[in-house]
Amino acid sequence: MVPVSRAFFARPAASVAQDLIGTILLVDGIGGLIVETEAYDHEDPASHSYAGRTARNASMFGPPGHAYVYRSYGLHWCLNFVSGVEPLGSAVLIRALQPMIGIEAMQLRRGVTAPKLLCGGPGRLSEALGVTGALDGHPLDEAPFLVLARERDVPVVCGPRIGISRATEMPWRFGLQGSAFLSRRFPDRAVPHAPARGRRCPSP
DNA sequence: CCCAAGATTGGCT
DNA sequence: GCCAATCTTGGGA
Repeated sequence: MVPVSRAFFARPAASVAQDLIGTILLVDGIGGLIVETEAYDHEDPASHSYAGRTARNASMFGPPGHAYVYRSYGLHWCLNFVSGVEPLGSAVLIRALQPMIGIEAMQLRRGVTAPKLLCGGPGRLSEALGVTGALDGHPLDEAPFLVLARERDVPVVCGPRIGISRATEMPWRFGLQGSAFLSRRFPDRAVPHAPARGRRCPSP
């Protein structure tokens, strides 16, 4: 398997989010298959970058291919991959993994054993992989990160994003169709979606 | 300065 | 299904 290039992230966030489904994310050798992502960009009222650059979101305005890690509700860490092209301010939130490598370590960090509860949700995923604010701004092609490109296309669905109150109509949540490791099910309306060369997810 | 809201989660009714 | 935990940010007084 081949690591993804930095150029992979220098595209619109929704494209990156879609193409990340089925790739493998490891942090210090622990991780699994990315099964759920969400895209955010600078024109998006739900995005941290919408109001411009602040101390918290500075990484979103840095070069693509780096991590943006922020604290959610003062409690949980959430991992994003900085993406997009000028004028920047885009990122992809990694919402769920199918655990594959280092499951025992994840269980220890999480304090639970059920596989679906290890990495099903952005806060859980960060805890299981040991991601904290210390990794904010860190390059994704350098240790401890390893992002491995998928070798085959996978069936992807898209739908509305979760946990936001603005721009809820934008279908910028992507998931591995049929995966048992999603943080939540997609609505039945969710559009089956061909990755890579397939059609784009409908824009608002 | 004060305060409400938030890209969440886990526990309890 | 409802709510608390916990703290940064942004908007209003």
